[in-house]
Amino acid sequence: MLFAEHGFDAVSMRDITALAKVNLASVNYHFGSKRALLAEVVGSRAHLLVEERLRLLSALRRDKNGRPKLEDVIEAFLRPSLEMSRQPGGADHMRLRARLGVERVGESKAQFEQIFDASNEKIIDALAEALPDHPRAEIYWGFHCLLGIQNYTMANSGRIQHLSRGACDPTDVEATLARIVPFVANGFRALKRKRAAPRPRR
Amino acid sequence: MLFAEHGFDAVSMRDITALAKVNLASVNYHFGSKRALLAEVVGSRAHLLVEERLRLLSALRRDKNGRPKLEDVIEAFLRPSLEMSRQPGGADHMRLRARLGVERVGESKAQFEQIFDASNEKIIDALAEALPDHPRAEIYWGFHCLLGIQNYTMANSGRIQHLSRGACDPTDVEATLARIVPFVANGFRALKRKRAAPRPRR
DNA sequence: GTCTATATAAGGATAGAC
DNA sequence: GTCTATCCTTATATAGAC
Repeated sequence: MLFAEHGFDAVSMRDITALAKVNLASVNYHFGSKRALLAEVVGSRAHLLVEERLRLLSALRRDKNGRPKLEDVIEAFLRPSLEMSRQPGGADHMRLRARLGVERVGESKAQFEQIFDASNEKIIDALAEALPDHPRAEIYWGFHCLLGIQNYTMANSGRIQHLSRGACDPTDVEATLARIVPFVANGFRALKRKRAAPRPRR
Repeated sequence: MLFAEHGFDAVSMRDITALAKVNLASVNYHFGSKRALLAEVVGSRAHLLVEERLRLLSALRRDKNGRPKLEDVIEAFLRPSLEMSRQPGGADHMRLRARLGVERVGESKAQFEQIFDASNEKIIDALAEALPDHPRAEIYWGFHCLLGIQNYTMANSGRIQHLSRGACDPTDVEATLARIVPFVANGFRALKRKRAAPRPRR
């Protein structure tokens, strides 16, 4: 479909169809409802993303112990997300996904779980391989941080461009990877052993 | 106001007023519009958050060179956010803010800039003090990552609870700080010098 | 299959009684 | 100041002609 270019939620079907120059009724004819359209357009792209991640994962270089390099695993996770934002319509798709990822309502949640769970578990396994001395729980904590950074970057709120007066631009894929990958890798390494909880301050 | 307990956007004023047991018309009488209500309820709490951050910032311990410890700065930024989620209605407020932070529309953006810009710049200055050898731009990149982790934690998407089968719970404030603070601190330390951009893979 | 016209519902805001 | 009743707009979805 031509108008699969779009990815909006807070936007009406009238906006979508006007921009895509298709008739309002044809959407319901083909998809049945707005939510179904959303699921279709989000899902189709998300599947491509997952495939690319799995491809990069399976191509990971291994050291003599058969372990992947931590940085490579993180890049395999992040690069497909960030590169998708460069494709036509991709930036909107990413922003939409970042927003839907926050929703508590189960509608798109179930869809995301179905699409992403399997590959996310593979990523987590690869992270655990790269960090053989880390407790599994700490891998999850690190992955939580990685998800947060990924989502915020995809959302492109413009906040850091504003604060840095343009010195820092998260829409530049290579510049972003060059910072986030080492940041996250080093962050993971800090989780090797549980730290004592910081003392509450009064 | 009693119904300042809530923090919703995708929710109607009828829902809000029904839950708060106040009359629908009284909201417009007191606030003028739904957006004004949103701005008021979000803003009042956000100001408290900023005040608490500034309080912690000004109380930072300093080493003999007058530099704060990196971990302390990060905690001064994060702790007020996370602790607010334990107050009544605070979790909803946090989730709402996480959502609004993603919106591109300038309406709440301008408000957030007005509320948060000054204290964020102070945090960034403190980070730069704690990391005297880092280029300023790299401090911004690290702050971007910190913002992302904070937002995602506040949003409480439930994703990591699901993936970890409950082993990891970001609503536990102390457990979360015990992971995020060292993760972010070590992440910042990885940004000391610019890395070469990772080679694109095909 | 694609269009116009419309049914139906929901939400924000307000008028006006009390 | 607070309530009820209502206006007006907008949105999804569909019926039915072509």
